[in-house]
Amino acid sequence: MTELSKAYEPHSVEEKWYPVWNSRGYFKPGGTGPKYCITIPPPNVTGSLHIGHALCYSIQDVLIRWKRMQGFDTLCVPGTDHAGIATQNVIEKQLKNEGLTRHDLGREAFVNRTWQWIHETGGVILSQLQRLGCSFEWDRLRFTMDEGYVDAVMECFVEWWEAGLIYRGKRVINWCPRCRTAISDIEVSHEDRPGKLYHIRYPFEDGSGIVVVATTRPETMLGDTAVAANPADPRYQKVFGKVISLPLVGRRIPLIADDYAKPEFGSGAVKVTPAHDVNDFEAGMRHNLAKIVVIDEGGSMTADAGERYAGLDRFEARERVLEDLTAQGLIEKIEDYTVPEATCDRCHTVIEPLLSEQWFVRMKDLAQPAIDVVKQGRVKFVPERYEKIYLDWMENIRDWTISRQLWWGHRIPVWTTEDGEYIVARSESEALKKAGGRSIKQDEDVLDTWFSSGLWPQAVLGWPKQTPDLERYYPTSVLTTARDIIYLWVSRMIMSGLYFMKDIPFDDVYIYATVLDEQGRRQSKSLGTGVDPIDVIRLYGADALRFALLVRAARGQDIRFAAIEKDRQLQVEEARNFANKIWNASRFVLMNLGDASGIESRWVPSDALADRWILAELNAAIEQVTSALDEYRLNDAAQTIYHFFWDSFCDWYIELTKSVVSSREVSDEVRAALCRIVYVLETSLRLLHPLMPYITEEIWQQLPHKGDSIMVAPWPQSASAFEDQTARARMETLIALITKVRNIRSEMNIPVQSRLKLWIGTADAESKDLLNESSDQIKRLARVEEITISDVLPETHGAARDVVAGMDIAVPLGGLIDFNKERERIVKEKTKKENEARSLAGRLDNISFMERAPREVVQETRSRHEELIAEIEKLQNTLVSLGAN
RNA sequence: GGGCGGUUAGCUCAGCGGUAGAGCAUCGGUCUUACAAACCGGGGGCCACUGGUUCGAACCCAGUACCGCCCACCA
Repeated sequence: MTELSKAYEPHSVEEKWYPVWNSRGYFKPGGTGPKYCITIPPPNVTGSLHIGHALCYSIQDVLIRWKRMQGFDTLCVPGTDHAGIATQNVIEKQLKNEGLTRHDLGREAFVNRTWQWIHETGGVILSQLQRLGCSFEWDRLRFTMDEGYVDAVMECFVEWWEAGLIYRGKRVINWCPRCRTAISDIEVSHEDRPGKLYHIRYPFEDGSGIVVVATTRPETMLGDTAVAANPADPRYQKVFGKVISLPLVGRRIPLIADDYAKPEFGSGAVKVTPAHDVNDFEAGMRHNLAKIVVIDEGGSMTADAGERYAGLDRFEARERVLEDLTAQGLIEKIEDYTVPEATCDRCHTVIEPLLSEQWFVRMKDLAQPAIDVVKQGRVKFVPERYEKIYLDWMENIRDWTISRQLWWGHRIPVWTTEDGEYIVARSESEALKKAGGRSIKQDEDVLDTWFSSGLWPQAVLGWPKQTPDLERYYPTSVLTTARDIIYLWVSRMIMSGLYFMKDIPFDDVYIYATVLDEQGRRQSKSLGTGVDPIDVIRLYGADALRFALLVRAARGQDIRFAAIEKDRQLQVEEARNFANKIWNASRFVLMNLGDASGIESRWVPSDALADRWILAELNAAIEQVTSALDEYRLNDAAQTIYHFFWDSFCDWYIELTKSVVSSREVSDEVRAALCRIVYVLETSLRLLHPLMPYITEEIWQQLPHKGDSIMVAPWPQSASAFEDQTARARMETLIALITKVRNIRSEMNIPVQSRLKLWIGTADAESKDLLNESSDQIKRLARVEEITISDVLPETHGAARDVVAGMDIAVPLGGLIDFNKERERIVKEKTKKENEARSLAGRLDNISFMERAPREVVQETRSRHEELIAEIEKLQNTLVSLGAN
């Protein structure tokens, strides 16, 4: 007798198996089949696992485990991202607590300290992934700033520079005054906030009148170098070219004509601040206007803003400007207005558009091939709708600001010579060589994090070196990622992959579900709405967490995963209960195996209905789970196996075979039954393993089988030979019959302990055959002591009667019968059938239906209707005889 | 301003042209020797709204409302 605890205890199991799997090298490539490779989206090295990660990496582990079992040569490369701004923020925060800034340390010490911190605590998220059960190849672990990765980044920069794809430019970019760095367009969030629209009077220098301009940002007027109106605007025809005296500043600025001013907005005149607005910058270029920077990199007013404002924070300056304008009577009016506001994705500080010199990547030529491969279907998005989102963005792509004014990251490999020439090189020594004796100085800035992560698939496989891994595993098979980084990351990998590898980086892009909180908002740590997956694992186990998430992971449909204690438990409890069910069903099988020899996991042929049926059900489950995984319908896979295991296997098959399987004496028949039940259980475990790796391994190890680990056991195969429509139909009848008897017992308040007699009337040979074959099972599952079968049900007195699957049934109750209750039950039953019959009759009376509906549908409707009519008649007769009593 | 999702039982969600489904919750009954984290049975839904297509619509089409995302330089 194998001793197993009554309930599944996940923790000891999880702790036991993960190290075993790892040390036996199961995570390494090795299958003899075709390759299947995933390079996981690298989480931030500073990060810890949140619920979205848990889903993302569970999905990838399911795929890799499944393909591994299918015999593919699988490789899943893990890694982390240096996450420039995020990591620098973490270290700066630490410094702040010590009363220091990074400038107190200096660049080198700051970078060293960051490295040290990463070495000490950077692996947190990796160990959390291991706890989740992820079967990743840890010996190939990569970091976006490790030695080889630096080579990849440098190679990319140099090659793109040499191809003319990288350039230096001065233009208005998005500047975050808190992070004190430039950021790219897609790192900016747009949000509409309630604000004001200020209408300001700008007087002409000659005193001949005023022009009213409207702005949401009055402080920028200090940097105005023109006012523009539409050339077609009749109101301004006579005043174009006149000079305005800029209030508060006194600068003489022209009134220019430019299409950019829309006549229908406000007065039709717009102030032009070329250094602090993208559109104004372009207008400034067209009209050759001065660009006066009045807000600095920290968000404070510069000296050029004038003595009265210099040094003020931009929002304080706004107040003072308004006060001063009001004092001078220059405010025409102030309206409530919805202001579109841009904020930094990282810290939510309001972005300052700022004239600044930065490095850019020219995107058009890189984008075209990346558009083509998606249009041609070589890279497929799942769900498909994301293809359009990707293409729309790619077709309107703008140049990419890649320089960041940070210290943590890949330093830009550009050196400037004393005479001002740019030298771009893969290393300092190469740069010195190229400089030919001139002194050189490296650019202070670092590259956007996404510049390096955009090289991920090829770089982790060894590029720029031509390694065997790169040769073997590029392109990878699938990228599983969140939809909010399609632009930031996915697009860049496709572009760089095509550029450097001349091939796509992955076949499929699976955009997985966003995990929302109970109010439908995205779960995020900063909002405090996150569920900590490690807490969930502690409470319920890794398998339960995985299953709870995966069973909800319809293709890209958002998942509402409540964060509040009570509801959260409900959602994971469902999965935990399932794990427990698996545990106990296995316990039942193992207890009955005992010491019996000659038992193996093997299908011993059998004619018995239950056996034929479960084999057919199992076969269907294999087919459905496999095709669901193939199409990234992980929820369908989870659901299918859940129902097969719980409903078909536990509730019916185990119950139907229990008497044989748990028989004391081990005959050949019992041995064969044990082999079959072990086979079904063991095959189910293999189907379940990718979803719930730990519990399936623990049980698998205790079953008779061949092999070392379920991880490397073969994936179950379906076979048409196991399909059995007859068995499925017969079983359906049997289930309906047993359920009906149980229903009568329950509705008539008959105690479970009391054994019933059951009379069945049917003239149908097929039904009789089924009843004879299954009588023992009916007796046990319906708790009946005696079954009497006849062609016609005799006149019964004091019996509960019903009809099911064409059979009349009666449960004699003797003096126990409550006639009112029985009448009630029959009427309820009859009404249900009458309603259905009425709707079918309506259809059959409809000439159009009869003429136009397909023949099979008409036939089906007719026979179902006839069946119902017969049943209703029988119920009616029962009622009449009841009435007589 | 464009675009994309969603709206089905109290809750979380499947179903996407031929009799409304699951899990949880709820109600009734069970400590029936694998499992009370379980077993057995029941109740509960004008499938957001309005039109249209169809013999037939939760499902297809058009529009409306609400919720949520994404994109966009209108001061």
